Amino acid sequence: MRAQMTAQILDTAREQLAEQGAGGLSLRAVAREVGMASSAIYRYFESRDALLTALIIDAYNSLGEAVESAEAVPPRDDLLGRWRAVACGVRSWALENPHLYALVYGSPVPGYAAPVDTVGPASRATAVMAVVLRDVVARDERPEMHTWAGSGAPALTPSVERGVSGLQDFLGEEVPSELVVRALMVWTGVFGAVSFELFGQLHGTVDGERRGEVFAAEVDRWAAWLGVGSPMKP
Amino acid sequence: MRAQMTAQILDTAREQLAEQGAGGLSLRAVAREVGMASSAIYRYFESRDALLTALIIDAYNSLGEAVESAEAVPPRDDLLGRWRAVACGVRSWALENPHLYALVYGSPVPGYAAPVDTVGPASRATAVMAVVLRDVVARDERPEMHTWAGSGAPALTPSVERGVSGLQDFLGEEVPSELVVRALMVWTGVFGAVSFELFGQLHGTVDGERRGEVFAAEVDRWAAWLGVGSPMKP
DNA sequence: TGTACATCAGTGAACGCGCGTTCACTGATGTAC
DNA sequence: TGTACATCAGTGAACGCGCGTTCACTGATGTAC
Repeated sequence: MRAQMTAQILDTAREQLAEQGAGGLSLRAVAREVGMASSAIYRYFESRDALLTALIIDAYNSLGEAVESAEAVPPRDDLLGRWRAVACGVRSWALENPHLYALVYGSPVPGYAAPVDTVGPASRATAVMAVVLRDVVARDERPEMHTWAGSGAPALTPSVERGVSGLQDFLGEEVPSELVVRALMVWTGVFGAVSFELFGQLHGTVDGERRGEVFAAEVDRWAAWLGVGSPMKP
Repeated sequence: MRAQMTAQILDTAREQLAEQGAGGLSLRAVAREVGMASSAIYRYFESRDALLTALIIDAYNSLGEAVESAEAVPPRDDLLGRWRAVACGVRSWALENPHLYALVYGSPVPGYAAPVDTVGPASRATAVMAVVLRDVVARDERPEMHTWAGSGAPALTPSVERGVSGLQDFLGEEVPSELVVRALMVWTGVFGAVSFELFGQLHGTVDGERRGEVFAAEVDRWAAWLGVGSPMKP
């Protein structure tokens, strides 16, 4: 079966990735591991870059799936629970698949430009976050409490609002722009925290044994700041 | 002069890095560019890894210097200005030196373990942030307003407090632990935002032309959340 | 049922390439007497 | 002032290696008649 062979090649390539990083991914090594001639790989993938693209799409889908299924567990009206599931889902997946995480969220592979096929899968995890956020806005019983203007920071200028219009469209127009910016900050914060942990930047700063707990405390603070589970503090 | 030759090798290696990424850094290519035999590099660096280490230390120092001098510009009592200088200093340096940024904050180079010499320079930028934060705490005229307990999130458990004790020591014991955690979140948030921008994760989300403004809006929100420039909102 | 042909997964040799590192060496410079 | 020697930056050939990709090929399988 053709699909099965393709899957085996991808699996082997993933193992390779774990050992060598994205730059060190080698068709010949994969072929060796699979037990074929190196030229046979070309029956399944047009080139090394095509294999890399398949791995990237795979990684995004794997993360997306993990986050989707984690978010599906808590009851629909437990918004805080759902948010925690999303954020911790990202981190757990990253810890389980550090090489895949590095592949898609680490430094870009030099000389490789991601083709268009990757953008769909790339936004899968973000889409889950978006759904939770829309529910936060929709189920907010006291919207009059939320002017979303008083962050203690100057209000957003029209230019900044236009700057995040891509994300605004993605989240839905019912989400106030102040919340759009906060969502952006929180989302980049989650990945920043995971990257720091995975890429060794927390050494000497956060105890290795307690990183899960510290991350959970961060997640709760992001939640409060977004008004997830309780009205947002202006 | 020996030092001058060493500097020229490092400069060339930096250019190489920009074109090929950390994995593609090649002693032979550097030697070719410098106009020497490849073996001559070994008069200056013990091995490829030693050259990489020198580049990493260099990168950290360059970032540290940039942030230090940016932070030195505003008057000492303009805490908001100083914080903005720090955060925007990180971003500006990263945009000017994307390859160096990727080298130190991107995916770890496979098979390379950073030696101890890198940890000092690595914390230079963080130290500037720490000084600003200490001043925020020290110059707070109404400390009674800041219980730092009410984040809208559950209070920190002793275990989490112990988890961040490394950072607590770095910041100073006068900084309340709630603020320590927030500082961690903001600091990882800054690097998360810069990484997303530099590594192409903002595509379709934040308009390329307005990323500076959007980042500045984020910086002001982090400031408010840390209580920089105005008392923290509980 | 049997024959002719097309398909296509997989082979293995070859191409031309670049890599890190070692080693015996050259030749200029500076120092000691 | 002149000679002998040590130092050391830099050379160039060589080692053994792995890489992506191409190409003519083999041989099994399935299909058409």
